[in-house]
Amino acid sequence: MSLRRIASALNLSITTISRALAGHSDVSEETRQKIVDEAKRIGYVPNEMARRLQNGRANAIGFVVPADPGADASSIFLQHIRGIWSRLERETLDLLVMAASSGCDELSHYRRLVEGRRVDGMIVSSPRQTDERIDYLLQTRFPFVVIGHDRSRDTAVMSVETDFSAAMRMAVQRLRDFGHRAVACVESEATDASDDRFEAFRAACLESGIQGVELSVDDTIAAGVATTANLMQHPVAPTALVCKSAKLAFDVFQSLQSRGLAAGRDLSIICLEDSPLLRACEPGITVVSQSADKLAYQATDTLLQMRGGLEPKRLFVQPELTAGNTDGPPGGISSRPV
Amino acid sequence: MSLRRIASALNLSITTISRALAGHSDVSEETRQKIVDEAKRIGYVPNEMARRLQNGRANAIGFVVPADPGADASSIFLQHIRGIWSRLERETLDLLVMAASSGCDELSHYRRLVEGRRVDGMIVSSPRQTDERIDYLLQTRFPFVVIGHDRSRDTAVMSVETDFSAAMRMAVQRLRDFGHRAVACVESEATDASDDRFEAFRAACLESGIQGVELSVDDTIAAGVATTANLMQHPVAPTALVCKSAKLAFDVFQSLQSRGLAAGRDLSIICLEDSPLLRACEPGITVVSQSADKLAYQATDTLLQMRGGLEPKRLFVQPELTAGNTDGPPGGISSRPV
DNA sequence: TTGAAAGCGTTACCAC
DNA sequence: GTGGTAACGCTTTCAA
Repeated sequence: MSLRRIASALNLSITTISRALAGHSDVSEETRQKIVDEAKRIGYVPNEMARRLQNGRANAIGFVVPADPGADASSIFLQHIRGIWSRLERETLDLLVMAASSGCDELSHYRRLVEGRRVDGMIVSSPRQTDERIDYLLQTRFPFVVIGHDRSRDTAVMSVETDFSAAMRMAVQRLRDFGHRAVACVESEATDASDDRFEAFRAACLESGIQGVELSVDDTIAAGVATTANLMQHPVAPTALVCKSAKLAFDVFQSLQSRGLAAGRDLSIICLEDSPLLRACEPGITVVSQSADKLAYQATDTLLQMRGGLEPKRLFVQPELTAGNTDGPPGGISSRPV
Repeated sequence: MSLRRIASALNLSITTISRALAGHSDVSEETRQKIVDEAKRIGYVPNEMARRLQNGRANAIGFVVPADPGADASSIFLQHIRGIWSRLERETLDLLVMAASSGCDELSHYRRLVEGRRVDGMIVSSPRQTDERIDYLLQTRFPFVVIGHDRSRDTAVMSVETDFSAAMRMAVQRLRDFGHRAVACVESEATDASDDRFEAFRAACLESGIQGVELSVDDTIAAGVATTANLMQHPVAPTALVCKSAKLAFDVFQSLQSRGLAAGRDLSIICLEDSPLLRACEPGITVVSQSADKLAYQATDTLLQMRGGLEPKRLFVQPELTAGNTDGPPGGISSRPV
């Protein structure tokens, strides 16, 4: 209804209007100008649906946020959305978002997007050990990029992830430079049951000449309290703590406060995962990580490049330091009264 | 390419296939069954773009999340997205999400969605006093629903909001029932510069026979510290605090902890805004509010009803109590050592 | 440099 | 009950 309108107003063919507006070279400068003017005058905006039907692309990519409530204290997915969008907006592509609980219906949501050709590609966040979503996408040969890493399929999937070993090295070195000699690293048992969970930590300690203490806590109950208690009675008496997850760092931070201890003074804390949760804290928690939105931006950029055929590979993004006030020269948590 | 495929496989017309699959009554049961079977066999999924072009609807609604970083410690927008989606999924409608900073380009993003007919309606969150987005949508007569309230246009826009007065009453009554006699209410100066900011609080206090203390703090600097200090030296010595925003409640909570005081024991805290931030706290903060996802669900439902022509009005949702551990019998913050 | 026509996959309006 | 035909608004191929 709209190209036609310009066409009849100017006594030109629809074809010419289309080509002029698309910037093709085979339109005389004079008519092109007339067309552009008229289009602007009537406020022409092309009908996306017609365009999409015609060239068989959805001009959109999909993103699924987990719907499990409570799982999002870190609100990392909102940052993902921002990151994806910031790459998408220059291309005039749309971002379709769905929410799905990891249960039964999640896969059917993926099918709907993929098979209904509603999106041209997908961004998948927080992969799980055995991930039916990824299996499905691989099997249908649909373009997608994973944010974060999926151990089980090293080569087959395209992924964008923070260089975790580098982050660990940066954190441990920073603590060493502050004067710490013994550093603990904590992670929740549930998150990641692999064998080499502390591998990067060990390597970093070795490199920095630091004595490393490995802690594993159950995520379901008060993880922060458990960690703090563990540290206070630990024979090695670590003066600093590296947390793998934001929630864990936050919990420990709170647990310290409720004991009248202060992060940064009594115990240095560095977190390897970014989250608005940590920035809301007072004092701010030191983070060594790549921000979630940059990661998502990178993933989206990679997805767009995949149109030109790109071999799947793991893409490592270097972490950055966001200095807070929770790390500094060693204090000593176990020397304090409880 | 696909209806056609079924048609030629069964030696029927495309029309019949379409009607059979759409569930029209004018297809014989026998052929309908054959068609459905064949469709299932080849895994037929209709092409959404063709469908949308045909019936002139986008089958999608739009939502814009603010891109201003840091503004989202509460991650309320993710909950909005979940709420919107939970209403949308049964209808097989899509959710388009954009991120925009409240600056220059925000409006152009709205234009793109509306004028490119990419969405049939919009959900607008956190309206501002003078909101060009709302002006634009009103002026183009585009269907939209606002989550939260916009004072300046009481009648013209459809909005879904928590019944704030009711929430305030619930909070104050609850504190009175715990035995509190003097309660403070705090809000940040920036959020809402209207005259009747404490109106609901005053009414609730009057109703419950409580002495009310009104506090206003500057949001830009350590609001929690300021609030706590203010309370400790206040002549009335309130034993409980009602916070209008989640960030404020969180800040006060932290400020108490860092002084060795405990929310719930030394000072009762009730927050009137829900947020994952509050649930991450240990102990959990008591909230009287409607959850963000329910509000968004309601807004979406209303938006869908607007297709049937619905007069714009303010829709009030009743708040619910999420009991935490930050409120109880009066303790007394000012009687404690600093 | 321009235009006519076909086609993208679907639905709706008729006629049979 | 069923099938042809047009239409949704655009892009592309091929002729002129």
